[in-house]
Amino acid sequence: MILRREFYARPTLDVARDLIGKVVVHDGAAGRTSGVIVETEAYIGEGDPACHAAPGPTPRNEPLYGPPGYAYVYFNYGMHHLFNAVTEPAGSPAAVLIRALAPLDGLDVMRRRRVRGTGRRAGDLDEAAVCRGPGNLTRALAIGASQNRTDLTHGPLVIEDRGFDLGQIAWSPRIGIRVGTDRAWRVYVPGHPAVSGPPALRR
DNA sequence: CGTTCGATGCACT
DNA sequence: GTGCATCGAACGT
Repeated sequence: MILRREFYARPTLDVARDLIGKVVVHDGAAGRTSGVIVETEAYIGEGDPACHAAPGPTPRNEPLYGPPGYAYVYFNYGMHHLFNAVTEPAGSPAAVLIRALAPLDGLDVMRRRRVRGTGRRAGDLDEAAVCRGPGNLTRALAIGASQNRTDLTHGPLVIEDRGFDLGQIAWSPRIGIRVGTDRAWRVYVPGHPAVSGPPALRR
């Protein structure tokens, strides 16, 4: 069942928590690729120094100010696309960053995309590492700039509820930011092999 | 296990 | 020109 817009039109911390166990599905020319969400982070409002809305509205962050249930995809570090789901009613700039997935459909396709351009071989890549990390999962699912601003409530890129229950969750400070580290707005499945970050933050 | 560092493009000051 | 919501290789412990 595809998540409805009402799912996203809620407090961002609730959405970040409830997205754990949901499934990101991307149907493309190479077929279906998908994975179960095991790690997310919340970015909330102009008062959150780590949120892209912190400087106020700009051309890049405009999707954050729009209606919930849309994708916010941006390019970072000159080589990675990062995938967010916009949350809260229009006018409240906030989103949930998808940080890691447990692979479901299209594992071979995702493996090949992950090693393309590198000297590594697809067979050397552990299944749990295929969608571990926000830059890795967008490469595996072929999520890029053309998915920015797309509607997540109908294909080809959607998030579904398939009834998975991953058990206990844990909260920690967000990873990879230099400001706003005081907020424990990262959610993850403790001990899951597909969760990213240093070992201490995976338990 | 940990830290450091280069790759690489663009939004923003 | 500066600074990234990153990744993986290389190296030290």
